[in-house]
Amino acid sequence: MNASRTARERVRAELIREITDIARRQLATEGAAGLSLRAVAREMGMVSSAIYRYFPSRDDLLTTLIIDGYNALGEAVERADAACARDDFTGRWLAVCRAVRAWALAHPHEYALLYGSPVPGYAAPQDTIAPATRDTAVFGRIVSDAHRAGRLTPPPGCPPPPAVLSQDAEVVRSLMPDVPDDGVTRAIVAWTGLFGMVSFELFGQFNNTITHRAELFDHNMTSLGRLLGLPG
Amino acid sequence: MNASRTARERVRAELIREITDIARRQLATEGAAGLSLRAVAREMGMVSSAIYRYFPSRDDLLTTLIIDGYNALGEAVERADAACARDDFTGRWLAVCRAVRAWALAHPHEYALLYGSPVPGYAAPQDTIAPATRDTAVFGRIVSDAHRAGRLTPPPGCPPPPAVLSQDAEVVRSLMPDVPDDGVTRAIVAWTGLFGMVSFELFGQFNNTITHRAELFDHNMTSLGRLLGLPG
DNA sequence: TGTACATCAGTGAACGCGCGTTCACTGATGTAC
DNA sequence: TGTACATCAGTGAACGCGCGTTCACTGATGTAC
Repeated sequence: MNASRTARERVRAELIREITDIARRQLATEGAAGLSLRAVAREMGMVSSAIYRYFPSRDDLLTTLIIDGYNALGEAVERADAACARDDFTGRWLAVCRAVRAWALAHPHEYALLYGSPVPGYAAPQDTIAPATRDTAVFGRIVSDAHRAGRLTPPPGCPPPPAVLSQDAEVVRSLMPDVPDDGVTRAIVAWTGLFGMVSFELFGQFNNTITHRAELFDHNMTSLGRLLGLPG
Repeated sequence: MNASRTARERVRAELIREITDIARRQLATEGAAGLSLRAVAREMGMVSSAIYRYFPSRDDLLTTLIIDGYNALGEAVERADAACARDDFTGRWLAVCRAVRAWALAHPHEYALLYGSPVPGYAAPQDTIAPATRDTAVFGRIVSDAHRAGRLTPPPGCPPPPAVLSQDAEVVRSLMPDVPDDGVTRAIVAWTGLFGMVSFELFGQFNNTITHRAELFDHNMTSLGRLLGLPG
């Protein structure tokens, strides 16, 4: 029967979800290196070998967590962007920045998994590439929209982009169609600047130093927005 | 006798150095989580418990590596800065950027230890704070020197710094005396932007995307230098 | 200068722990006639 | 509708591994008289 077949499949899907939820929670407390199939099984009330019915190996579980993480961050960024007026490019940029920071602060270990040091001995498979660009795609759309609306004006005195860039950065370029080379490079500055700031805050570089982090963050992102060429 | 006493001490110091060297090499291949006293002892040709004559615990060894790392990076940055004409502020900034990137590429795992995700279960003790600011101190001096020479001119349209900053960021501020608030915030943008760029490159965000990394890096650091207010 | 004693480096065995993964198995759930 | 068979989930034991840390010990190196 079809209904009962999906019944079994539904239980299976639910268990997979439960496993990843527990794994995510363990990630949050122990970090990626401390994620263990045995601990997950223990918390599930299962024997450790039972997990292998659902994930062929620890690395596969980790891959799932990474993909889920990219998607969660990407979705948060998409939502933040969608809540802004389409032609408020500066507002959209700031909203995206804040969404990244908020998500990172709420899920520090997941953020570390995506943007921190690589997990030793783990090589990310191809499946992670597409979700990894989900947040960047939103950013690229903002830049592209602003440029097409004629609102992306390079600040005076900007250095010309390196000549080699024209054959480089195809992925980035494809995310922001029509944007000229100098816009692409400034976008990369802004984007890496955003993550530099978030990583500094999350990884402890601001400890004992900066306390008004939200304010400084907003200010710095605004500065980067100006450098990018968005209207003040 | 005094000479023989120092003889024993000299052997001891040499062994400590040998242990940290091996540990550093293991860090380079396994990452921080994979650093193990037993493996170090094995490579030393010692029994594992013998290490405890030199380091009271694994965390202590890790702390030593972190401090050494900060000092090595700091020294590289100091050397790069010292090789420039004192009044070539833009050149000094770029030299510092390149030194950070070069050191990070040469010592990826050590860089990850300093600026990547925190090692789970490890809390950095007070001793790491001073060496951690060594590179930043060089940068602060450049900014301060440029400002005192009247060569730190904010680009037009820069947003005013948040009011709360005046009571914040004491450590950062103390590294760049006399620099006004808006200069301090722009310095933070530039500094976090530098590490954001290096981390993206090192942690794999540029994989399958950007190939001419040195060129793009130089360009982006130049842009950040302009944003900071350094002369073009 | 020689001897008794204290200090220190390194040994080897052990404790207790956790891990990923495999494998033969028991039962339950679904499928086909 | 009922029965024979196939699929699948979960069990329990085991393999082989590595880890940090402790502890009583042997010898060698230094120190004090």
